Amino acid sequence: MSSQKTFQNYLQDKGLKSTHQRDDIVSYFLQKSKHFTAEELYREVQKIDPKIGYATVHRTLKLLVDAGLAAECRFSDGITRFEPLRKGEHHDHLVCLKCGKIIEFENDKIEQLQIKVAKEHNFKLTDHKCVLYGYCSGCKK
Amino acid sequence: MSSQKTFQNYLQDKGLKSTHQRDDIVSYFLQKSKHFTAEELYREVQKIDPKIGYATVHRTLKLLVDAGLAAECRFSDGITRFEPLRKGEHHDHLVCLKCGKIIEFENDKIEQLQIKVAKEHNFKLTDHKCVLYGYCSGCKK
DNA sequence: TAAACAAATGATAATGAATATCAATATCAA
DNA sequence: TTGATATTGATATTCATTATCATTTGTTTA
Repeated sequence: MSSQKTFQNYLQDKGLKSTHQRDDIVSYFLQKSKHFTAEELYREVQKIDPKIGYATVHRTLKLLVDAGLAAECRFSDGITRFEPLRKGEHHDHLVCLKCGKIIEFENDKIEQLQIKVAKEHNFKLTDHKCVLYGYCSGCKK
Repeated sequence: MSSQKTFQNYLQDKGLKSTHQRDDIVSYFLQKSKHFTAEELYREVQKIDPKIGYATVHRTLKLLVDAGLAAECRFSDGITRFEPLRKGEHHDHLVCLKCGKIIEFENDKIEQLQIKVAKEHNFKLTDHKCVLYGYCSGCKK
């Protein structure tokens, strides 16, 4: 099932309505490959629909998170970023403290150990985040 | 070396001054065993020194982080929390999405894998955070 | 199809944590 | 003790996010 369809189903399940604003925001959102702020997405969506409001972008991003299609990331600069969450995919982040570069990585062993830890503490795991901070190859000198 | 002493050395190295406000805040800070917000620490310190300002608590917490004595944690509620960082100790967190309970855990294997990942990406690692979200034993029913 | 109801929108106000400002005060080396 | 400079506390400011609300829009039902 496409992500568009997943979102439509989500709206219907919740008794929410389908609007062209939401469609526009979601379609821009799904094209994204990197992290972005609500502000950035707002500016992009504005290009094709200048009447769209900032609050609507925020609201729609919350819906996407709730629908399981977006992930919210907070690194140490205090700004919330979003990214599309593709099915079965999970990655974590390396963040450069100097230039702010964000690199994604996947590591199954870490994931499995996390599941094990959750079990040991009798937790039902729903999500996890792993962020490594440091200096990238260009900045570490 | 005691943490108090470490902080004094840090101040001296940076050409900063030792004040009774900083001493009070640091001594309360060091007694803490759990996570706390700047606001919480402010209220506690107020009890023994009602003239102490909110900004000073914030400023001192930043110094403690910079001195390597405190860690800043941001979970998904958007509020910054702090915790004392004892030498050689590192732990990560399990956060209950329902009751907000925060459980600490340590896992050397995860730590080692993180170091390996950083190396693979040619990063000089300075810090890392791993947060698992889910429902605790009491809330998962 | 039209009316009726509920949800969504956009503009803007409000919120709240974190930071900046600044005059007054405290620290500390000489 | 003094002079240079950092610090303080009160408060203003910032900025992302959220709430408010009158109006518009989507959906359901008759």
